[in-house]
Amino acid sequence: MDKILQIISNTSLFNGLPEEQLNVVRRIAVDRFCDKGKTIFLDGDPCDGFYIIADGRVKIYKLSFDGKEHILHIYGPGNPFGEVPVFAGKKFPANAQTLLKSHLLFFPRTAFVDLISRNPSLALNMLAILSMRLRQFTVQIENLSLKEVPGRLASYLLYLAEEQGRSDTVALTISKGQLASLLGTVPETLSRILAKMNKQRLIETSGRDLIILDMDGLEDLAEQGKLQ
Amino acid sequence: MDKILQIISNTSLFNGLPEEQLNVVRRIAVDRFCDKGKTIFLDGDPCDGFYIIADGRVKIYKLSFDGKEHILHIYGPGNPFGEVPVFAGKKFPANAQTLLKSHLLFFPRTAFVDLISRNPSLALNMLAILSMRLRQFTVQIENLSLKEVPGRLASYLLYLAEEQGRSDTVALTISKGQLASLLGTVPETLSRILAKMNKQRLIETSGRDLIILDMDGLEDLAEQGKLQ
DNA sequence: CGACTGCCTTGACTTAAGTCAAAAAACCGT
DNA sequence: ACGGTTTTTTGACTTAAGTCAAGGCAGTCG
Repeated sequence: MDKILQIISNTSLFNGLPEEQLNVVRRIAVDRFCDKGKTIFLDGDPCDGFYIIADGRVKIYKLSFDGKEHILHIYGPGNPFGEVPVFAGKKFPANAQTLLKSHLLFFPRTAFVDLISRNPSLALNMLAILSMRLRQFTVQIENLSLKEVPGRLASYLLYLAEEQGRSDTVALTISKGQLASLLGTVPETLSRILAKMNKQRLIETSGRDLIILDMDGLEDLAEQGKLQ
Repeated sequence: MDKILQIISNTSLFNGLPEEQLNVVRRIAVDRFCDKGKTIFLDGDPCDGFYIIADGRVKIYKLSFDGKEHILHIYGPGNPFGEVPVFAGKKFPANAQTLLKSHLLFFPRTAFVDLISRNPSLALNMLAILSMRLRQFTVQIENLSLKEVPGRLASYLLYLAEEQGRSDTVALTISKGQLASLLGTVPETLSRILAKMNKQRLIETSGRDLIILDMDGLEDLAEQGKLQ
C-alpha cells in the first residue's frame, strides 16, 4: 500500500470507506509540500478545495485590523482543514499557515463533492467532522465570553492532560506565545497567570513541561472561570 | 398541500428535494408546540433528534457557572437547530429556549440519518448549513477576541441593516438585554455604548428603532473594532 | 566562546468593561 | 388610566487584562 493511501485510510474523514473507494479518493488527492511558516491560504481567498495534513502542523487564525492574531485551531497529521467553503460560501473564513515543514494533501472541490454525493458514508463522516468542529467552537465561545483567562487556561491544561494520558504531567506542544493567542490573550498576561498558578501551587512549570499539582483546584477553576 | 409540507419545502435544508422525498420527510416530522419561555433542551441533554422552527423564535445559549448567559444564536422560522449531536457527540452542546410561542417540527435522529444516507442532495444541504454555521462562529470568535464591544455592536448593526434592506433605518428584533448577551457583554455596557454612539452622531436611537447617521463611521468602527 | 536572535518574564501604567445600586422609562393586564 | 412588573439608563466604583518598555534566559551559529 503506498504511503498516501496509508495516510488517507487513517483519517476519520475516510474512515470506514471500502478499499475501492479509498483508491478513488487517492486518485483525486494532490500532494503539496510546504516549509515552516508558509501561508497556505488567506481569509477571503477563493477556495477550490480543502486539505488534509499528512505530516506537519498548521495554524488556522484570524487577524484583527491592526494585525493582532487570534488562533482558532492548531491541526496536526490526519486533520482536514479548509472544508467550510467547499460546501458554503466559496471563500476561506480564516487564514492558514504551517507551523512546521508540512506535507499536505489537497482535494479539489468538484471532484470531492462528486465523490461525496455518491458515497453516503463519506457524507456522514464529513457531517460528523463539521459537527465536532461546531461543538468545539461552542466551547471556545463559552470560554471567551463567560470565563476569564485563568479559567480558559485551566480548561486547556485539563484538555491537554486528558489528551496526553499521563494524568499529571503535561507538555505544551506549542510556544507560550501561540498558546496565548489560542486562549484569546497576550503573552504577558499568560505569563503572569502561569506565575500566579505556580504561587498558588496549582501547577509547577519548567519551560514547556508542566506538572499538575492540584487537579481538583484546576477543575474548579476551569468550571468557575475565575481565580480564587 | 398541507401546512407542514409547505413549511418543510421552504427550508434551506430540504431545498431542491423532489416532491416524493419531501413527503417522506413530512412523514417523519413530529409537531411540537411551545409557549414562550419554554426550555426545549439543556446543555448536555442526550439528543434523539433535531428541530426546525415552523413558527416563533428560539434562543440557543450557554450558561456560565454563576448563571450568566451568553446567547449564541437567535433563530426564527425555517431555521434548523440542535443538529450537531445528530452527527457527533450525541449530547446537545448548548441550551435552547423559546423566546415566543413557537411551533417546532421535530425530526427523530435515526429516521433522519437514514433519510440523509439515501439522499445525497439532502446530505449536501446539511453540509452547507453546518458550514455556514462554522463560518458564523468564526466571525463570532473573531469579534469576541479581536474587537471591543463598540466594534461588535457596529458589526451587528451593519448586519441588521443589510438584512432588513432599508439601508439606514434598523429595528432591533430583540430586547437590548438579549442583544447585550449576544454581543458577549452586559446591558449596562451596551446602554452606555449606545449613548456614546448617539453623542458621536453615528446613530440615533429611539426605543427599538434606530437610524444610522454615519454609515462610513460605523463601518470603520466595525472593521477596526475600537471607538475613535 | 560570545554575540545574535527569538521567546519569555517582570514592572509600571492605562483602560475597557464588569459590578452594585438606584432611578427612570417602557410595557402590560385589569 | 393605574399599579406593578420588566427593561433600560445612569452613576460610582472595582478589576481583569491590555500596552509599553526593559531585562533575562535560552538556544544557535559563526
